[in-house]
Amino acid sequence: MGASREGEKWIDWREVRGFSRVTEATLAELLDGGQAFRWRRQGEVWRGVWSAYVVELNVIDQRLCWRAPEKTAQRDEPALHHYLDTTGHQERFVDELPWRSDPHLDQCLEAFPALRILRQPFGETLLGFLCSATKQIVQIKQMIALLAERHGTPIGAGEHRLPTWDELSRVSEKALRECLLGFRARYIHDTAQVIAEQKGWLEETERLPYAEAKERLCSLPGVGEKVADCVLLFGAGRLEAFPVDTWILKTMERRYGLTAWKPAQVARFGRVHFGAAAGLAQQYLFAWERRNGARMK
DNA sequence: TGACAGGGGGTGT
DNA sequence: ACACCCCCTGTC
Repeated sequence: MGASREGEKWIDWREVRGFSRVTEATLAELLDGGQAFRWRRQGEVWRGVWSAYVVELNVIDQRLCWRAPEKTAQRDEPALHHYLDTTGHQERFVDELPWRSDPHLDQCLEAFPALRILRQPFGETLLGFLCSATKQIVQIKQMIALLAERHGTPIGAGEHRLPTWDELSRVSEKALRECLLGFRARYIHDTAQVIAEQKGWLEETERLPYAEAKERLCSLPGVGEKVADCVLLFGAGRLEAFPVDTWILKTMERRYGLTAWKPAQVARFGRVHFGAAAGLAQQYLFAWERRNGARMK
């Protein structure tokens, strides 16, 4: 029986069903590859927080295993399966990707078996990607950690949940700035006012068809097309969303010869070439570049 | 070991 | 095209 640093009892490791062929490299990409910002390594083990859940993951004998505090484990298990989207439908989407005619995509799929898109809470995903402008993953994680510690409520195991948008609406822009947000503090502050003023805004937006949801997200201060697509992809399971940032521009130039294409053109290419799960394809492309691209210039 | 410059997964004007 | 902020990283 594992005891955490905080002295709480944790359950023994259990296998996560529906996640076969997981490697350490895939797990690192899944949890720390730019989808989520609240997973950190503690030795061999990954610890993550979303909503009020605290869970640890590890690859043991080539199987993905999880554990949680004894007190909450029963509640945490279905939440974890939802978060990891273990229903198997993403496997079918992967198979429908054009890997048969696209050798580069084929080698990406081979290199990171079982890489998937997470199903994160919508509001938390919005917060994460409002922090992401011109920031790299380590820095975003730092901002998010400070927001949680200073403005979120404790949830046990020494962790805090992220502040809700309602809670954020009552945090001053100055206090946000002190969480290393820089110019993003104003975006988050103003977005929080908009969301707090309109009850149910987030929930309704999440349920809308892709194009309408994206349009509504883009009406928020600090949210453009890229951030909106990230929120819909990583926070609402819209696998067709294809966020175009400087990395994907470089990748598409390097691997697909799209020299000097503009973001809107690359977005259209992505939708046409990769199809209904373009966002899933993109995650594989990124994983590949991180391992093999080093300096992409 | 410490200082310093350069640049960063975007948005709004 | 450029400002917005300021931390991280690499380098000397």
